Amino acid sequence: MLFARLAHVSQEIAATLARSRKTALLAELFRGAEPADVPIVIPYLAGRLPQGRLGIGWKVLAQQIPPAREPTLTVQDIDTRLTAIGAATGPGSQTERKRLVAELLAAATEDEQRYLLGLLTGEVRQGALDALAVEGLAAATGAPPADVRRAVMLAGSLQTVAQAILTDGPPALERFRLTLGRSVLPMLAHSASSVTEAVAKLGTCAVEEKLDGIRVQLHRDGDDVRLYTRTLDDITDRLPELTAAARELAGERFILDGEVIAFDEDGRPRSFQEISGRVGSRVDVATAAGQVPVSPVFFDALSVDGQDLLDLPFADRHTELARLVPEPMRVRRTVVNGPDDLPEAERFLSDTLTRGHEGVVLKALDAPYSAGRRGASWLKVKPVHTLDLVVLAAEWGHGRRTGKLSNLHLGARSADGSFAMLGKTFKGMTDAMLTWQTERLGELAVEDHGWGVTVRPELVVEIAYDGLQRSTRYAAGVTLRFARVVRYREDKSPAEADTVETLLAAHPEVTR
DNA sequence: TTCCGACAGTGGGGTCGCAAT
DNA sequence: ATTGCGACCCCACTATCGGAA
Repeated sequence: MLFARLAHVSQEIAATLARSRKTALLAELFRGAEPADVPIVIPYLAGRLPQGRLGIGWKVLAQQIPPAREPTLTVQDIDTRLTAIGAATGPGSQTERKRLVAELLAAATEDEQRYLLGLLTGEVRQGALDALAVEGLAAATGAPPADVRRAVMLAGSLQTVAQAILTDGPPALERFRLTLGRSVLPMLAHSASSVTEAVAKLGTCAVEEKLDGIRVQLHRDGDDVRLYTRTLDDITDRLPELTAAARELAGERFILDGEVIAFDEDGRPRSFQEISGRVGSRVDVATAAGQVPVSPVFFDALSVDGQDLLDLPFADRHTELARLVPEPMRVRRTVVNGPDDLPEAERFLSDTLTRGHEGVVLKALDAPYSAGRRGASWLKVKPVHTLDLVVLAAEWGHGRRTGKLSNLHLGARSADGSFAMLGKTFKGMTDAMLTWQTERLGELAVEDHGWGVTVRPELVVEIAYDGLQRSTRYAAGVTLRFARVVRYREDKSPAEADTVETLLAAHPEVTR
């Protein structure tokens, strides 16, 4: 198949609003794909590369290459070349990758170049990714979408399922079962603004600690232990403590879901930054493990002794978990019986925060494990802090925000009357706010930099954030975690904005 | 008819490892 | 030895479509 055909369909999908029509376009293409093209075409149309990331970013792609006149590249050509690019490592590899990318772009037409750049940066912006590719696959083969979706979650891979179903038809879906050693997409949680709101939605539910670490899925099959992250990267070798812990447990064959965290000498949980650094260390694991030993804390069991627990109610899965995993290695929890039990839920949240953790997750006791989905049956609640900060600059947006000032640079007052930048945010704005702030900041602009404008520090904005973290990027030495706009405060002057001093005082643990 | 679940898009900061300087 | 880039951790929020209620 010619790559140009994919580029064309992708453009058509991008130009279509109705999801049903996008699905139909995908299905039509899938039906016509040669078997050999399938493992390439499916990920491309889901906006990804079959090779995963190739070590190519904006820097390599910044080069302007004159496009080819006529489309000649097949999807196989593209795949072969990209594989070669990904294989380049060692000294000189960056130059080599850049050369190979230039060569590839030169062979592509303008439309093909645009699509290729989208694939390489992971920003195809066609309004259809994995979920619609699944719908399209179902439509192309006549299989029920829910069955295809489930197979993808269990396989942890869209193209594996696509290949099977396009070759052998819908019965092939039965081959995808929960298997020890094969990672499953983890279940995710929605946010709720309070414990009250969450309990009102869930009724009787478990309230569990939310730990600020790295999500892990642990598989043990006899002596073989495997460990996966949220995106199913295999990190077994980086955390030997987890393999040891898995072998201590009473069972031989199981899949557990949990979080990896670390504690300091006083038994307080270490910061996310420290845990992240530990889990990211893969060269000298022994030294890293000596400095920041980690502990697993499990909260769910997906499989025990060869029995698939995914469809069991959470209450039953937890019973299995408790049989297998001793209490210190399980997440702390309490169970509340609906709104009458709110005080217990609030007490548990308050206790959890006192012990230095992030918040709580409330889980419906009757819900199955919805692999890969952000189910409504898990609701996380974290305390939110707010500040009044001053806009120092704003960057031009991309995609649907093109032409709008989008990403705000945020400053707090310093003792000397100047403003110290604490970070940026593009979150929380409605379209109306984007329009308004583009105009207002335009009036306040003192200099246009191309990337955006710096402004007179006069506009006050209320910012919500989850906490402070250490920073080497910003002069104050700290930055806001997950900053987002709540509302503009035109009633406030910059002199009334919060100060760096009060901010640091509010989070003493960060600079201690 | 209205409501709400699921998706895609729009980017944030930190950390590590590696290649280039 | 230092710097810059890319991958991958953590993530919040809004707009939109289309099925559920």
